[in-house]
Amino acid sequence: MTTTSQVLQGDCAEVLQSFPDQSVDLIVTSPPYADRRKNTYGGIAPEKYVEWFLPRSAEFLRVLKPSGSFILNIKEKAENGERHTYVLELILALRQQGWLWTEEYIWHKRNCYPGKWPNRFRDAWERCLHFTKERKFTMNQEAVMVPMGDWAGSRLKSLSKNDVVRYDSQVGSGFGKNIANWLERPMAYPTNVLHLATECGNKNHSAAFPQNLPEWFIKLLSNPGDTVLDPFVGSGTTLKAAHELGRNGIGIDLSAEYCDMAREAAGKQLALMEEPAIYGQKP
Amino acid sequence: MTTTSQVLQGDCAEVLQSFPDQSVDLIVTSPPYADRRKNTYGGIAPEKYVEWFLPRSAEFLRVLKPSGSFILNIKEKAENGERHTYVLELILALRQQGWLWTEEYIWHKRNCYPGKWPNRFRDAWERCLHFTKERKFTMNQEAVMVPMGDWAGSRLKSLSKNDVVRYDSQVGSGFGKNIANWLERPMAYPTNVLHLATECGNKNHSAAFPQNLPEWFIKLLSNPGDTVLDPFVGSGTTLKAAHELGRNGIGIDLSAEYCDMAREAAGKQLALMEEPAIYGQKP
DNA sequence: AGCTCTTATGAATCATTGA
DNA sequence: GTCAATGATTCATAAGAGC
Repeated sequence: MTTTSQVLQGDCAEVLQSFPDQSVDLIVTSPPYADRRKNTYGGIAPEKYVEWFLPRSAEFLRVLKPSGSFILNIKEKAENGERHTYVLELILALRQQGWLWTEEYIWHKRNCYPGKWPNRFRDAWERCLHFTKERKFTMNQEAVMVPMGDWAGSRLKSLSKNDVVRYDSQVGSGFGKNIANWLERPMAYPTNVLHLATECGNKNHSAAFPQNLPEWFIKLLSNPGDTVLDPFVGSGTTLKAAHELGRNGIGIDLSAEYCDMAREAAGKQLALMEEPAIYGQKP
Repeated sequence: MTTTSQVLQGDCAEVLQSFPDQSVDLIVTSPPYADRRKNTYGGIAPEKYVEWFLPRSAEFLRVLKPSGSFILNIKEKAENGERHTYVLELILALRQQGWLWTEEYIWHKRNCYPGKWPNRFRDAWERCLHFTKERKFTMNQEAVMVPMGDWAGSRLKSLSKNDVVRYDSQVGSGFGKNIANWLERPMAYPTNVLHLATECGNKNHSAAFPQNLPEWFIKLLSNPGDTVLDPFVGSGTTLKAAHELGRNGIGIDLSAEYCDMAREAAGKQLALMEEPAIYGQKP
């Protein structure tokens, strides 16, 4: 099976208008978060975030197939000592728009950004909001079952400090046999809490969820050969994940720089397909 | 220092009216969750949940000291394939009422209830919403620093299967030294994600967050000798935690049975103090 | 004692059945 | 139809039995 990846430059509110209805199987994106300071695409004021988002999500709703899903990775900022409410308001507004708020997954960031404040601890989680058009939708639960390594890891986690010390002194005394037993247990279904480390490589961009995150949702909520859209593609993590999993990818970004990075991330074959080949130009 | 615990039977909306303003340092509670079916106290319809809650939280706001905090443990249900929005609406309504939505902590339930459905994984987290009256409030971050044993455990959890296998084969090759290094690291501040197992003992009640949960917030958000209120005290976990940490406890519950359980949980001295001693009766 | 295995069960959710 | 009750699903713990 051959798959394609495309990166289109522009505002997704406009670019998507050239897409036919029900042409995308899955949308996974991490939109620019609200920010009071900047006046650019990535700096929408919190009070205007819902208003800014809705015309775009209307296009998402139109181009998504009935069996499709929309995964929105987002987290409200704290400002002036308080959490903003624009994400809550966005969820309510999206339901008004016709989306079903199917689930809220928690991405637990194991190695979150360090910091210390008098009234707040480090923020170690983000929302992954799952919206659908219908109550029945594509979901391949077996594709994301937790492999045995993770399970053994969680068993190791439950060891007390004494166990660790004993392990250290009585090397190979039979403890290893136990581990072997654990490794033979069957796979288990995950929960709605995802434990993923943030990427710590020397990337050029600041945002960027770890590739594990879009991978997990792509495996779960689409089939090989399907089309995955990221309307705020940024550095292209979603496209890279889609490509590696045998899905067609479409990325959109306002920034030409990000579009270049996304093309790079998704593979060299993109150089030949910068213009929309499947969906045609705007009329 | 001597501390007292009281359990008062009745609806907290009425019972709290006899409390003076600004007489409580911390409120930690897990209210009855919305339920469409039952018509009892524990079965408020989701559509009426906010309306039901607001008069009660108005009393919470009145009796709480300016430096105090209100911790609300809650999670919306899924019904008909979709998450309810009443918790989101409640957050917005509480802000309208004058509360500051300071933070949202995630309680990650490591051993959540089993189950399998075509469109949903097991629900492994609940919200712990943190509301305050002022931007500056009592917060003892040092009181909840993560001890070394836990930290080492979480490092072990991150080991990959290969690491375990390597450990198993190359016994004592230097891997143990790494563990020793981990064990000598200083204490670390936690994040806003709490990893606690649900209690699994043979308890008589269904509700009940684990005692670790109120303990953590009581240590963080109050001082010894302070007064902690749980207006939906249930089986008394909050009172037990408060008592063991040297805080005065006040519990309220509509159910006489739960009041008895709460008195039992907080200690035998309660038998002498079932009636309000400090705050007096309603006029 | 200590390790291993078994068993019970917990703020769940959905589809189906029946009133 | 609408609403209430029941069965099926299935994992992390603790408690207890057995060796």
